[in-house]
Amino acid sequence: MTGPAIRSWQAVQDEVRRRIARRVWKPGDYIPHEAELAREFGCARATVNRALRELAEEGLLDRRRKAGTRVALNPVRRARIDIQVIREEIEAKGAAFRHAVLVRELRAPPPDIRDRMGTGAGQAMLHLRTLYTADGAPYVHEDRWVNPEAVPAVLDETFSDISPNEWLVREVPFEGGDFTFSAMTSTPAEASVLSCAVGEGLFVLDRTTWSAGGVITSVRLVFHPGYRMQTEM
Amino acid sequence: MTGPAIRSWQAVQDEVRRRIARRVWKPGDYIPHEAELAREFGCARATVNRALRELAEEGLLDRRRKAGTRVALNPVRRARIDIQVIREEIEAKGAAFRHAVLVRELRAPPPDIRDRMGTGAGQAMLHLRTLYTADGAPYVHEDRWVNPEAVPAVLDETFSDISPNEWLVREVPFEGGDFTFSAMTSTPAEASVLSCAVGEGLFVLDRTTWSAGGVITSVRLVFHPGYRMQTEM
DNA sequence: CAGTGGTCTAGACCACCAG
DNA sequence: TGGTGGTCTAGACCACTGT
Repeated sequence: MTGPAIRSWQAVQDEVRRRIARRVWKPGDYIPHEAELAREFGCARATVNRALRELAEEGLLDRRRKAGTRVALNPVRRARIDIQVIREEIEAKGAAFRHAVLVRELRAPPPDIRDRMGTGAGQAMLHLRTLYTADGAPYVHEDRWVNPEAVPAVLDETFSDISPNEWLVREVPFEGGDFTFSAMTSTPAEASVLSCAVGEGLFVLDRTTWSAGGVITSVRLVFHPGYRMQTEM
Repeated sequence: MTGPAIRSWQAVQDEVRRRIARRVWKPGDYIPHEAELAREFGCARATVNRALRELAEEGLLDRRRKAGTRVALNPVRRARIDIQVIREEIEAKGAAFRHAVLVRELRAPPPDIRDRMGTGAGQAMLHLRTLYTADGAPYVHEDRWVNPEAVPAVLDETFSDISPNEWLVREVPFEGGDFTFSAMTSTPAEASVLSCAVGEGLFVLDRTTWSAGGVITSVRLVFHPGYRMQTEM
């Protein structure tokens, strides 16, 4: 232990980050093993472990049993994106939230939706198209398919008071999902719903969620022009 | 302890997830405190703590000292996006990677870039425009500004053998950054570089990174039409 | 096989904050 | 001010994997 003790896991993490940033430990280098760092810092190995484990999860370190810990060569940076309920996202900007259900029908989905949900060909789903507005301006257009086998109660809901987005988050527990971010060129139909020009670039989020009971819902959100999704690291 | 012991933190986490999914614990409910869960599961409190801490980080639980732990009402879902070096992203798809530097000049950046980087008006930066291709097809167009004060070595690099993206990741340690995902409509200039039609929706990633030494670089990546960024939860 | 990280434990003290 | 989560410790055993 050369300097003052570094006893909290955050202090350890900061110190390790600093050494990597200052090239004391260079990309590809092995760093001392946990027990040795614990001795140097004057703390328990568990403390070092927690600090290093999180750095490994961030992609800054590569850790392998027996081999040891090394500074990652090409660090994979992990951006975390918080996806909250649309109403809260809009209200957080200080705007007035409203939603309007444009389409509500029970029918068999097109093939691409069947693919994504992994459901049978003839199976009917609840199809909902909803426009969410911020201070009256179109914010996002939601095109959603809900599996009534996984969520029978959805058939009794009119979604006049609560949006499909919020109702599902509140009422239906889900265990997993996948997200795809992309861009699309606005079609005349999208342009009309979002009150924008045809041929504008629009930000798109596709999401499919499931639980133990099977696939719950598959949804495409098409955002208004200029929408940005931000995150920090 | 009613059933068999649940001794690993993952088993504890799974069990808690199950109880939330099955509505044993409903949104808004307080769940038993750590010590009680440890007794029920037959494990140490630290084990329960690790399981619950991660669930709280995911946004599934709300934890506060003294108040206790409750199931989140409107869970904020966190999608994690891995941002790797472009070369690796392309080679992971089994395609051949190449890059070509289109522009390399030292000059003062436009106001919007100055804003993002928080640098002075007259300060010159290295401006680089680079096209990355996969099997010869345009993949992403990178428009980058590098701060030579933070990275003096950048002025000696021609980027013929290694791309600006990879060089910076390898050579320059950075401590933080922010990301913005959005969509744009392809201008004639972008369309020409990316070999796509004018007016197509394109996926855009803006990133600014810094370290203790100050702002390092600000970059805009404009991806080819049809690009998707995926993640799972 | 042996060295390293991964995890668990029992206990302790501290920090925060709702009542 | 007491109850709860947040953290640290010293030690132990296990799991994986390079050699």
